[in-house]
Order: sequence, then C-alpha cells, then structure tokens
Amino acid sequence: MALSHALLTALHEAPCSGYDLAKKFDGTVGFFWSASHQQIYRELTKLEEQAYISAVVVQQSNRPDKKVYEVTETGKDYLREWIAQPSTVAAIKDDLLVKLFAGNLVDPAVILDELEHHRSQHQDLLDTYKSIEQRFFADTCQLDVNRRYQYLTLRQGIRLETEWLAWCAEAIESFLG
Amino acid sequence: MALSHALLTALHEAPCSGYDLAKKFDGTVGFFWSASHQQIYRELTKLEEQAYISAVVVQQSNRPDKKVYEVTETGKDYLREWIAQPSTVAAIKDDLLVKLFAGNLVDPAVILDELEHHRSQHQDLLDTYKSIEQRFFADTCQLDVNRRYQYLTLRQGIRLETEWLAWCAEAIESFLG
DNA sequence: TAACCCATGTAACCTGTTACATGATTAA
DNA sequence: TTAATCATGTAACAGGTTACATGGGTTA
Repeated sequence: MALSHALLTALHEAPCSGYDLAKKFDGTVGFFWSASHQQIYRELTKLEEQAYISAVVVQQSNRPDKKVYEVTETGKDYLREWIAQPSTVAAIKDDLLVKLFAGNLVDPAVILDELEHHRSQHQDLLDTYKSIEQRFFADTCQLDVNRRYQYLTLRQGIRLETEWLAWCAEAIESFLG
Repeated sequence: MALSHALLTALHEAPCSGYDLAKKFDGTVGFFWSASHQQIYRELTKLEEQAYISAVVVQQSNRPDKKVYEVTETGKDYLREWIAQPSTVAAIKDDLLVKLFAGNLVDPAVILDELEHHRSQHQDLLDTYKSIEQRFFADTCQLDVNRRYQYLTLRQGIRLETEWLAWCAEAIESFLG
C-alpha cells in the first residue's frame, strides 16, 4: 500500500489534480516514488472512497475541469500511523547490476556502451537535483521544519547520484585498463 | 519481464533448484533483484514452457527430490538480447525518503527513531558486503572475466551502503544540532 | 492541419505479496 | 515432541505497466 502513502504525502505538501501528480518529477515526492497516470487515477479513486482525500472540482477557462484533491484529517491520521511503523530498507532492483552479472555472455563493448549510457543518465539526474538545490535551498538557515526534511531527501539524492557517477567512471576505467 | 532475466542470470552462474534461488541473499544476483519463492516457482514454470531453461530431477537421500534448472542456448540468446537493449536507470522507491517528506506530521522523535533504525540496517548490509569482498575477492588480480564483473557490482553495493550510512549520520546530527 | 498539451479514464495483462498447504527429515 | 529445514506448490489479491480512448485547446 505504499503508493497511497506517497500520494497522500504529495497532496499533503500541495493539493492538486491527478494530472498534476502524474507529472511526477517536479521536485517533490515523485523523485522517491514514481507511478504512471493510470495507477495514480486508480489509487485516487480508492483514497476518495476511503475518505482519506476529498475532491473539489475546479472549473477552468479554455481547459477541461479538474478535480483538486486534498488530504482529510482521516487521511493525515492514516499517514501518521504509517510513518510511525518502522520500515525495512528498500530492496535494490537494478537492471544494470543484473546485466553485469551475466556480462560474460556478451561482447565487452556492449557492457561498456551500457555503462556510458547509465553514466549520462545519472549525470542528468545529478544536474537536476543540484539545480533544485540552488533554486529552492540556497539559504539553508532560513528553512522551515518541513523544508528542512525535504532538503535532507534532496541531499541523499545528490549523494547517491554522485556515487553512481563515481562508480560508472571506475567501472568504465576498468575496461580501458 | 525483468524477474525472468534475473533468474536466468542466476541459473547461468550456477544451475540450481527453485528452493535454492529463493534463498536469494547468498552473495549472488539476488542482492540486486529479490523475489519471493512463490514468484520464483511461477516464473520457473513459465521459463521452462518457453524452453529458456531445462530441468533435471535430482534424487536425494533423506530429502525430497529437487528439480535442478539450467539455462538452454535459447535462454542464453534471450539473455544476450536483453543485455544489449539499453535500459533506463532504476527508479528510486524508498519509504524513508517519502516519510521525511511528510515528517512535519509527526513528532521529530519518530523520525529520529526511523533514521537510527535504517542506519543499523545499512550497517548490517555493508558488513555483509565487506565480508563477501574479503572472502571471495581478496585477490583482485587473479579474477576471471566473470568474477571481475561481479566484483564491480559488489563495489557498487559497498559504495551505496557507505553513502546511506553517511547520510543517516548527517540527518541524525541535524536533529541534535 | 498536424502535433502536442490538458485532463481523465477503461481494459487487459504482468509482477509481486500474503496466506495456506503438504510431507518428509533433522536438531534442540 | 516441538520446531526448524528441505522442497514445491495453489489461491487470492494488490501493485504496476501498456495500450487504447476521448475531446477540447494551443502552438508551429
């Protein structure tokens, strides 16, 4: 049931429509829990049935109406309960690492290409995170409690992407040597 | 279809039974793609139907018979094709980071507990990885090609866990300061 | 006038989890 | 004699992906 928690968290931060939630990678909780728009709409329907969220239809000019959801008190209690329950660390599920395990089946050039490809993806992610840091967290002393928590998650994003990049470089180098 | 690839990779490394595969965290590909035993048995049945693997029933004394699977040539081709297809970096799906995003809903002590809890889990994982490194990869010069690939994955495990630990420490410290 | 954006949805399917079930052997 | 290990499975459900569908508005 973790998607429900991620959606409630996103709506708690800022009430919005399913469409807005689906545009996930917008510098919010979507970085740490992505989902397709079909999944999001399905889950929102459920959450509304359970009264964890409530919708207000907003009419727009020149655009379709939209349902803006916000978290109810019941929903907040549900979130609080979930947060208080200890969770286990997320399992790694990574294609690239599995591919390396079977690396001897293919030409090393294939693996090298894939490593380069991943390096550039991680570089892009890191750039994104860093630009968010500069735009929204330039003055770390002035942050309120919630922003402080969010900044911690961003710091971890930056840490992990930096480490992925370093590893890609190390791995690629081991091919050239 | 990524579980199929992970299972084929594991069987390519060492033919074994479904039961063996289910005991995943044994220093092999299971670190990077875990699955429950029910999922594994279901997938093995499919893979055998598709002729990507073949089974030999091994009779044992004092124990139930077991079906030992190995990858066929067709299965290897299938794996090779998959490896050659570029993949996107794995999406982060992490409970703890989502919880931090909604951190202002609960007492900071709740978050602090959870951070401590995660720190100890990451420490355990790091210890496991390091002991594998010492036991199987002490002499990095002597490794064959396949072992070299596997060592790269282990190095990344060590890197990421180290980074998680550092981040947990940083986050916990930010609570005390 | 073609392609894209806004906004929401259905249907079918695959992946993953939880609970239950069996039956022999072995260790405390 | 109770619990754990070996070994494989069924059933039901929840989570997640892919394809398809609609229909107005905007941009090139």
